[in-house]
Amino acid sequence: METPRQAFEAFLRQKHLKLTQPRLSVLDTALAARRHFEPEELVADLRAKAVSRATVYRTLALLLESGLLKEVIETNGHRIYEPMHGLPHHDHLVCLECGKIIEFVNPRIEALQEAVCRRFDFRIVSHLHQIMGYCRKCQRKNAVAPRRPA
Amino acid sequence: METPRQAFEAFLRQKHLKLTQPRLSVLDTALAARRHFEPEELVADLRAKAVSRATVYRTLALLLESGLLKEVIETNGHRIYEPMHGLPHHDHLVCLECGKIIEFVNPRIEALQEAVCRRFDFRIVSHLHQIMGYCRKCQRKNAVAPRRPA
DNA sequence: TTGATACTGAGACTTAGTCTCATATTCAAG
DNA sequence: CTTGAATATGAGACTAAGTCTCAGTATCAA
Ligand SMILES: [Mn+2]
Ligand SMILES: [Mn+2]
Ligand SMILES: [Zn+2]
Ligand SMILES: [Zn+2]
Repeated sequence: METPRQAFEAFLRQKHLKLTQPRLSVLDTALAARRHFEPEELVADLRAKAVSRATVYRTLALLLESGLLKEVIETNGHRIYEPMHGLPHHDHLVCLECGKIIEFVNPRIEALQEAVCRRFDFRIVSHLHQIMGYCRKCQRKNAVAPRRPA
Repeated sequence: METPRQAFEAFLRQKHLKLTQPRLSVLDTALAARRHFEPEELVADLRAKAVSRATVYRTLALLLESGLLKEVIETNGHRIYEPMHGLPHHDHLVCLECGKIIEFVNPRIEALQEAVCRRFDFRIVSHLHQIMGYCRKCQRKNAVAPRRPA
């Protein structure tokens, strides 16, 4: 099976792009990153390796295009990405209090979604399905009923 | 039945906030706006009425909190809102070419979603379900098969 | 080895949104 | 009505995320 590195090399070659040291640093850091991350975290991590913000974003775009990375959540103007080491597609529950992200897979939802698109003659490319609310732990912490102003 | 204006007045009063002229302008413009709009469009429309950007955003927050408006889409760092004149909940198909937005209602998806949350003991507050792709018209225009680089 | 091509970092720029603060409005009490 | 405490306002400074430009640098196919 193809490693991410090999996949990236193939992608670059096929587009006549060059395999540079900064690009490799971005690849490594992005794949090593914790499962869900924001671009600016990458920028921060890569400053240590002297990779500029511009190059981080430029490479991020390539990693998206090549499918090695996916944009999976948008909250409050923040985009969150995750590596796609051949992971199966999934969607997300996002805790509004602690930011915890729970992944779920639901083929029946996916199927219904496709049916909707068929009905509208819409050619689906991707989707974003995120559910916002409170995780178990955060429900506990705020256990009292929703308070109203005094 | 309560008009949006009445609902807003009640909301403000109940929070000891004042019913000001700028706030009314924002309310009117937001509700008159075309169905899906971005905050900056509102800002532009309201400059004519001498309402400042700051006030537009501040009022937008109030309209969200009071439920008169809802944030319904996030694409590419742009937030899109729509008025909720007691409209039923729905989700969106977004055309990547022309920006067209198609609304759909699917109770079975909603039900499955709730089941997922129950399984994870997650208290759902809201969700974002948007499907990106190409609308019928835009599929026609680019009728040739997905091209690969020469 | 080499030169055309592509890539780089620095930092200027953009865009969306937030914040501060001195002044202006609102509205409940009198 | 008047009045003044509470709240709201606009101007414009500020921030954060991201994009763009450009002069110098690295890559790689020949
Ligand atoms: Mn995930
Ligand atoms: Mn809608
Ligand atoms: Zn939580
Ligand atoms: Zn379209």
